[in-house]
This record gives sequence, C-alpha cells and structure tokens, in this order.
Amino acid sequence: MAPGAGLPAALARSFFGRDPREVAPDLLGKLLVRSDGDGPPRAGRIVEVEAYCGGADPGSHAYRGMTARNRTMFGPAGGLYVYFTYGMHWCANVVCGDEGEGVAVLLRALAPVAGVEAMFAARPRARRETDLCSGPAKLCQSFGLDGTFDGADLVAADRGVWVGDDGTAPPDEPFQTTRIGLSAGADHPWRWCVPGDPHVSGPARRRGTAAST
DNA sequence: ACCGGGATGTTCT
DNA sequence: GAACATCCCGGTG
Repeated sequence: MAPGAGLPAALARSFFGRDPREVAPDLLGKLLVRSDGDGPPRAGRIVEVEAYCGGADPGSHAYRGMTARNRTMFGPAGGLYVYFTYGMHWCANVVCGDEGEGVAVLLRALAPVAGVEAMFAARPRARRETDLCSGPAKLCQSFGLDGTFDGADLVAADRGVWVGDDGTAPPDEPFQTTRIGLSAGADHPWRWCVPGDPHVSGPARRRGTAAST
C-alpha cells in the first residue's frame, strides 16, 4: 500500500454534489483502506455497490427524513455512514450528493488486497478468502468497522479509513441488477458489480458468473 | 448447489 | 410490536 496515502483529491471531488447512481459504478475498482497504526493496513478492491437515493427512494434509510441513526447520510459528501442492523451487523456507505440530501453508496463486497491475515483474525468463521468481504456486513467485520466509525471523514481520513485509487479503471460494462434485501424500492436497478468477480456477494455472484463465462 | 429458518437487538410505528 | 440495506448452519437432492 502506498505510504502516506489518503483520499485522492480528484476522488474526493467526485463524491460532492454527485448522484449516487453515478458515484456507485465509478467506485468499482477503487480501494477501501483502513490503517489503524497497530498492524499492517487492510485494503480491499470494491467489486459490488448499491445506490441509495434519499427522500425519493423508498428503499433508503433517508426516505422518511433524518433521524438520530441516519444523520450522517445527510451530512457532507465523503462521510462514512455506518449503521447497525438485524441486531448483529454493521454496514458501511459512502455519503455523496449535496449536504441535506441524504444520498449514499452502500459498499456490498470487496476483493481483499492487503491485510488478509487481520481479516481472517476478525472473522474466525471465514474459511476461504472469498468468505471475508463478500457481503456488506462481512466486509465491515473484516475491516473492524462499527458504530465508532459512523461519521468518519473519508477526505481527511480522520479515523484511518479512506478510499484509494491505484489506477484501476471501473469495468467498461458493469453488471447491473436490482438491489438486495429490500422490501420497498426493490424494483430499481441500482446495484452494480464487477462482472464475474468471485468476491461479489452470493446471489449476485451466480448471476455475474453466468453472464460472464 | 440450493433452500429454509434462527440468531439477535436497535429503530421506528 | 414489527421490521430490518444480514449471516450462518443444517437440512435435502
């Protein structure tokens, strides 16, 4: 991993004022990085994302307006919105758009790139590398992301977390489907994957591999 | 490989 | 009291 890395300025700008449906596919191929100064940094390449479109999107936490839980979504772009769900799991989003809009991109799956040992240590149940970050709650567990990271600033990397760019371009033709696990707003095709990547979360991977092989 | 159900507790109605 | 942007395990084919 590049020493002294932080969120590249151009990448940071790409979050501000921009629709999550544009930001989401552009995030494919970028790196999520966490450096806690206490061991080797962890990094993973983003291979699956979903866009959540604020007050106009019944599938979004922001649909019914701001609450104590989702206030980070309504903050400035470049924030990390981390929420708790199903009594057990954390999920992480990159806030984009304009302040007050409540739009964000959910990180659903990563291909581990660095710090794999730390990820296995954080997920004792994982047997294979594809078990580490193939789901929104799995990747948070592998990276040690929980509620203390909600509201972290990805631009300043104030909590040691940022999004990096190593020059890998997003796929020319990302695999696009409807979002997973929703009861409302499930009809919108606002989920994007790297076609055929084995780290994409379960049901999606099946469709992805079928389409690419 | 695929499917079904239980875990677990915060958040919002 | 119901829903929940999920995951894991044990069943069956």
